Amino acid sequence: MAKLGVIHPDTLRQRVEGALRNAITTGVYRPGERLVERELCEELGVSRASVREALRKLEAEKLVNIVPHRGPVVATISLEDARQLYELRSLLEGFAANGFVGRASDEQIADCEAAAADLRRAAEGQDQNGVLQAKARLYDTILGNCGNTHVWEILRGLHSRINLLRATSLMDEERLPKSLAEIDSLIQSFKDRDAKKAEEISRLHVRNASKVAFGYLAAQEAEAGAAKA
Amino acid sequence: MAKLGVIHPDTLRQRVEGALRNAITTGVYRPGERLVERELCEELGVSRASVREALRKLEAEKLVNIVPHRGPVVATISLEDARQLYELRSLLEGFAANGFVGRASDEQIADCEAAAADLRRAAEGQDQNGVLQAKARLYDTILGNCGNTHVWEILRGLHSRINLLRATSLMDEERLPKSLAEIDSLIQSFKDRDAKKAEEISRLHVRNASKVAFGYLAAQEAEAGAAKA
DNA sequence: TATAATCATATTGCCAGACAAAATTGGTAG
DNA sequence: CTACCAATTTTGTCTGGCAATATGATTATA
Repeated sequence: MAKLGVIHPDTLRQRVEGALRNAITTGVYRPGERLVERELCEELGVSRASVREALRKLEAEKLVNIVPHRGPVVATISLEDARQLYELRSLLEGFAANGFVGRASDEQIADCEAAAADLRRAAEGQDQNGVLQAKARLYDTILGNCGNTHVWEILRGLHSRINLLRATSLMDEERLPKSLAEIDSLIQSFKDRDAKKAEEISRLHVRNASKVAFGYLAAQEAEAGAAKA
Repeated sequence: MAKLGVIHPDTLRQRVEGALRNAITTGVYRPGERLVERELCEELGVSRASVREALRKLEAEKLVNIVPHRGPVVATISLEDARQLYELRSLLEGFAANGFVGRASDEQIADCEAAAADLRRAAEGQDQNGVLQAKARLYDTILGNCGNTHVWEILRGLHSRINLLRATSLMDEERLPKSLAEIDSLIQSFKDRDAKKAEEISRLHVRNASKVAFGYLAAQEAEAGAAKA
């Protein structure tokens, strides 16, 4: 099963799009920040046309808001938005897990188990990068075999928007032990071929993550409030 | 509750985007059809830049596929895609109905009831347009008050893609009686404040619609096969 | 002083035209 | 009928420009 991911985006606008998306999701451009077309052009060494086309894509993904005659701004996420996004994510990840259990091969489940093991190892070894990689592998395996391609794409969008909150990376570390336990029981439900349980655990997993995230967000806001006062 | 919908999209590209989206969803441009930039420019009387920006948006919505160096093509939907889209729609509409029951005011529920009554009246009077309008009102009321704005948007996208199948309009008429009954019981579940049941009915409703749609699609395909032979 | 009107500047929205690179088409030779 | 090649079409990208709008500063006014 050779999985050829996205190779070279061969058009310039695709690379621009990728560069901007990357800059936004990694926090180079911060939520609320204004993106001036000219500056982006210089920064990237491309024409306005290319930048503008790329921006339309990001607008559609809701990573940037474009107000007519005022230009693009990196999207901001309100607490209510965050709540809703996590809610949806929970629903869809549960759905995906359920679908996965219903049609995964034993090998695919073994794959998940291996990824989970890698994850634990990386976590114990403080290998931040390894953690991310293992997580991605697990995630890909589940979503790629849940029987519904479109869920994947929607979830990708949800993730990138949730990431705008920037509460997740900090969060991850603290939550890791609990997170690992949850993943173990998820894998167990896979092995038991218990779809309903897999769904439940997935949903719970997301909900727990969201709780921690909201904790950070609240703290963040309190801080901001204190700074102002 | 003044609901100011989208007024006049005040930028040209937004109007172009709307015009193209409209042309695609109403079947002026058919799935698989190639869209040549020049022709679109002439047709719409705008520059290539505007057309291209609009196309990026539609690409993101997956109403058109853009293959590098080959240009935009109206998206086609495979049977498998259709299955998955309906599956998702079922999940999300169920979720929305559940959310609605959980937080709707009595008035909003009464609104639904009124819309359903209008729907029945229009159906009995063969008022095709009235049917669509009442349906839209019902739909808007539920989704607009389900507690999750993002579901709305995702469903909008799913609908427009499913509409590419063009099996729905034909379908609607035949299925109307059954559909009406389903909607009645949905409303009843609202009045009973039975969220779980509302969710179930919604999901079932979509699943039933999908079955009929697939019937048409199969027939369509058989026809195409016969024509080829 | 606070507010309102006015003007200068920055930025977006949109266009025309141009050209290289890639794809499509049509024809020709094998 | 296939394979290759030339002619044409179409996309990808850039440059430069101009009008309309928003932003910010300045001045006038209450």
